[in-house]
Amino acid sequence: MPDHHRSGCPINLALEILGDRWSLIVLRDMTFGNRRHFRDLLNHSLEGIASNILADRLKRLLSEGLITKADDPSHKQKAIYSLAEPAIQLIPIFAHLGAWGLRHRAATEDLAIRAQILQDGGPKLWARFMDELRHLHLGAPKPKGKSVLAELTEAYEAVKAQTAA
Amino acid sequence: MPDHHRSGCPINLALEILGDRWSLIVLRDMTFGNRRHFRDLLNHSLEGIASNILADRLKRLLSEGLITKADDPSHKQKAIYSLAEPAIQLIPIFAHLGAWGLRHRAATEDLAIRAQILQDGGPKLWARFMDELRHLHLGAPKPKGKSVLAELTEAYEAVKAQTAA
DNA sequence: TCTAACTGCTTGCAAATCGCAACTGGTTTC
DNA sequence: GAAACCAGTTGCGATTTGCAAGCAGTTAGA
Repeated sequence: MPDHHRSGCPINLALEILGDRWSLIVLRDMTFGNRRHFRDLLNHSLEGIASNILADRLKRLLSEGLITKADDPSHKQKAIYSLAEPAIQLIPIFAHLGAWGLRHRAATEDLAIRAQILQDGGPKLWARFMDELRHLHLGAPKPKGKSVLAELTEAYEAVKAQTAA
Repeated sequence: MPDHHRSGCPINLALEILGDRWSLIVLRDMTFGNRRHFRDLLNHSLEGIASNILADRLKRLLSEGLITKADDPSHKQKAIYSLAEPAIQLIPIFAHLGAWGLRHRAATEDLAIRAQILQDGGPKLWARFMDELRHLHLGAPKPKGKSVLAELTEAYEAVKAQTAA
């Protein structure tokens, strides 16, 4: 990551942080998979991220203020990674990116369901999800109503079980 | 670009095409700068793309079906690149990415105005813009009303002239 | 208490990609 | 006829990637 900017264009500035093959994947797993530990991100990575790449990306996202890192009180060696507000505000981008992938590439059925729900839910669902993430990652008060994350996860598990059968 | 997919996740599939430092920059210039020729993309590139990288990305976007290439009848050597429908459907992503960059990074004032207009206009403006792009790139009938591209370009030129003074 | 598994990384290395600069063969303009 | 312009290509050093192995310490179970 260069320390100077290629241009002051807002799209370029966003891409200078997010425009690579792994950064958004890591954030996706933290967001939708609620993975908060290094090993968790490493071992459950669908795309098989390498440990050195993961370490590098976490360091970068940390220094750019998209995530934060804290000690896990339950384990001396564990670190908890949390989404910061800028990362939470990527939800609409994830939703559109998922919808685009769904429409224009051949997604597998089980992995498609969450993108579908997110697309159907629209900005109102995204806002609810963002509030939930602020609770989970930033310590904001727990929002009322059914958990969006649980809804997404349950739908995914259901389709996975169904397609496996 | 690997010929196999890392996973069937729609977000990952989108990132396998768009997740690098240049692809979206090239598409942005074609979309918002209406640049359709190689030299045009090369010489007016704000970020200074290299010719070999540009050639590679155009080839890739072509093979992935995001853009098309045609001879320019006015000049034997000129090729006209056009956005295909999948690329036109990236408009909401550009809008959100710009809005995110605007909010979380330090964009320069002149380059910020288009992202601002796109954000304020919301999905209805995006849809109008997409219809306009279908006219400009796919030969669809010209939509009625004021051109969104002209609106964006004029606003940009105005702010640029103003900040230069 | 011993041991195996787990913790967040780091290191070494080969391969791929990037970025820069120069260059190519052809076309068009003046 | 010369200069500018056209879409790229080529060569090369520097950076980044991906893979495998390893590390110092911590924890859980027998």
